[in-house]
Amino acid sequence: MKIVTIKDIAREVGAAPSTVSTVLNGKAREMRISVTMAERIEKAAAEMGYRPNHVAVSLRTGKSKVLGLIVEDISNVFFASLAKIIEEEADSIGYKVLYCSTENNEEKARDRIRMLAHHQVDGFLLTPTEGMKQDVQKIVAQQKPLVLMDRYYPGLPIPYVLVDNYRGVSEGMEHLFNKGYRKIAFVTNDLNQVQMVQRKKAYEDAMDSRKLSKDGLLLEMAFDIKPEKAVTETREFIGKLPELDAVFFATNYLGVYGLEAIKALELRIPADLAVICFDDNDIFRLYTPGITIIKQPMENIARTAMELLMRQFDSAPYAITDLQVKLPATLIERQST
Amino acid sequence: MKIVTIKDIAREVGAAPSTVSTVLNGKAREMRISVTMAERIEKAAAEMGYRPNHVAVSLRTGKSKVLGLIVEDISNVFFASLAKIIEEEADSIGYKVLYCSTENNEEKARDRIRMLAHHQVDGFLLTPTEGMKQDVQKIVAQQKPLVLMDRYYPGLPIPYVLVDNYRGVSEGMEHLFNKGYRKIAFVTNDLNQVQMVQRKKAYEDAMDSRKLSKDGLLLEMAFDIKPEKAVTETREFIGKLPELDAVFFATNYLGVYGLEAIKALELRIPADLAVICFDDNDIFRLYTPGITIIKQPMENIARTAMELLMRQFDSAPYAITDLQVKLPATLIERQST
DNA sequence: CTGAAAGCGCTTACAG
DNA sequence: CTGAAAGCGCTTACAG
Repeated sequence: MKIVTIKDIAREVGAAPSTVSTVLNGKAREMRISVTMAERIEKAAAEMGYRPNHVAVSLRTGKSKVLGLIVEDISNVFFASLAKIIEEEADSIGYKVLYCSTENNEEKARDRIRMLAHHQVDGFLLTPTEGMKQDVQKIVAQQKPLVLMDRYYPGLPIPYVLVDNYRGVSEGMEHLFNKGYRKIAFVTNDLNQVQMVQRKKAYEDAMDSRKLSKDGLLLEMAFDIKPEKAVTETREFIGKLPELDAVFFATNYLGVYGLEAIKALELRIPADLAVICFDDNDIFRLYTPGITIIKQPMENIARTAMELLMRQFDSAPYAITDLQVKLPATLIERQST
Repeated sequence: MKIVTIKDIAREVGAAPSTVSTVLNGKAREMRISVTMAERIEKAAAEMGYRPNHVAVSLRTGKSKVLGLIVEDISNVFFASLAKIIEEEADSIGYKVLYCSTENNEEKARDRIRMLAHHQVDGFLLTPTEGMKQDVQKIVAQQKPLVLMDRYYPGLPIPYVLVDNYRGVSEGMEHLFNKGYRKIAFVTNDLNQVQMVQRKKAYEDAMDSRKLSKDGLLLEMAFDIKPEKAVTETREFIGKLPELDAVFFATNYLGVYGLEAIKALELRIPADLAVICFDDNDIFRLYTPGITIIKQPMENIARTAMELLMRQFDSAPYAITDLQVKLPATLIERQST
């Protein structure tokens, strides 16, 4: 099975490689190649099983038609569903995507971003970490298209798309207040990521604005806590707060573990205890009908990210602020089945 | 920010591009380049911020150092965790990976496999569908390294790694028998994939060997069933079987939905009802202590797949049967906390 | 010990 | 309307 090249076809039909290239790129009309020649070339290419070597095209044109995706952990549903939609969108415009996970490991993150650059990706989609900041800025300075997702560097002129975390939590708190809840606990992790900081701030501001005490209502767990440990900690935490009206979980993950803890305390906790998580998934749907969810619009994030990337591919000028998007979260109140 | 090439470095230090290449590839000793020259080159490369253009290397060497990963749906935890480990393993030997989802869509699958070929991937890792068979065979015929995961084409000389589904279910059934259960139901989907067929066969053989009736004990649901519908169907199914001892779910997904149905029927069903799923995850851990799980060793599958791929990269000869691996599943009996 | 040359497969001005 | 030539950035025999 010899690999067929453009030269082979040229030899076969008695034309120059350049003519073959022109025809195979659909520029026959444009370049006014004779219809007979064009047809002979098309036919030969099909018969000989010609497959373009994309690497050669990349080297010559400087466009690899490959995007680089860097997330914290591709096996996490949040990022996996991002990856899914990004691949679909990329595919629809002829791009493929290389992915990497960083595990929140700064060194790894820097290495990955560089490897992707070596592979000449045409654009970057990433959930940044603090340690990537330098490299990200360098990429932007080089005019390489790039979009941050889920997180961002406040103040820097870098394109991003994320959910409006502050507003999402604010609306969630308002929702709980409207249901008459006042003693509301907040469970978060100890990661200092912007989005986590903003969620916490929104909770604090909401409580403050109603002049409600937050004393002892905040639980911060290690970001890499084991499920069993998370359940125990949450259980102890809730157990100490007998008058609790609601618990607001700042992440989906904590919510899942938190629910188990709440279940374990079922007898002690008022039936109208409410839980809000910053995500949605089958677990909530199936095991906690009635729960209130602040949902990140994943599809929307992914599609918007691709859109912002494409915008940078265009030569049309744009204002950086047009490339910084905060999407609203969706508040869903699940009904019991 | 001009892109620095090997030529620029050569000009800078007054050497030939070939010398620079040799040094930067760590072959200075081998080619007996003078230490002074080597050092000057290394220094200049670092100072000028030289980054190898991988596309050029690929074209020249014929090795892209990129693998192609095709799964049914990257957003599914099963495949996402495969993807995670594969990326880690690939990274450790200097490879990147391009991924695609097929959605079980044959046309899409064929398109993806071809696109990856155009991108000159050095090897393929994929969860095959029936419609990819032709393309897969062509790739193997071209001596391109390839490994099938999770599924395979029985009888064809193609490398694969998957869990021994028949044996896994057999052991699970044996486990249930040992607990004294006799009336055991089996819930599966209507997809005709090899692995599903084998799981069902193992269930049937187990029941037959004990001369137990399977009448009305088999539930086959549409593979793309909506969660709500799955719960309803499972509930009705179990509701009609009052003497039931256990339910064996053939997939993790069905298990999750099935558990909800079982919960809804809790009062009617004997306390020692057992459930076996062909997977493990946090949901089970948290919501169904005591459940018995037949776990697919994901890590092992992914690592083995990479190993089999590497084996093909080597020039050492191998027997095709060495590249066809069935891994044992792990039987886990979860304890209540 | 080091450099000049060819070539990977393609595309794109350029010349006729 | 079509072909010859240059070149993308690199590596690898080959020659000295």
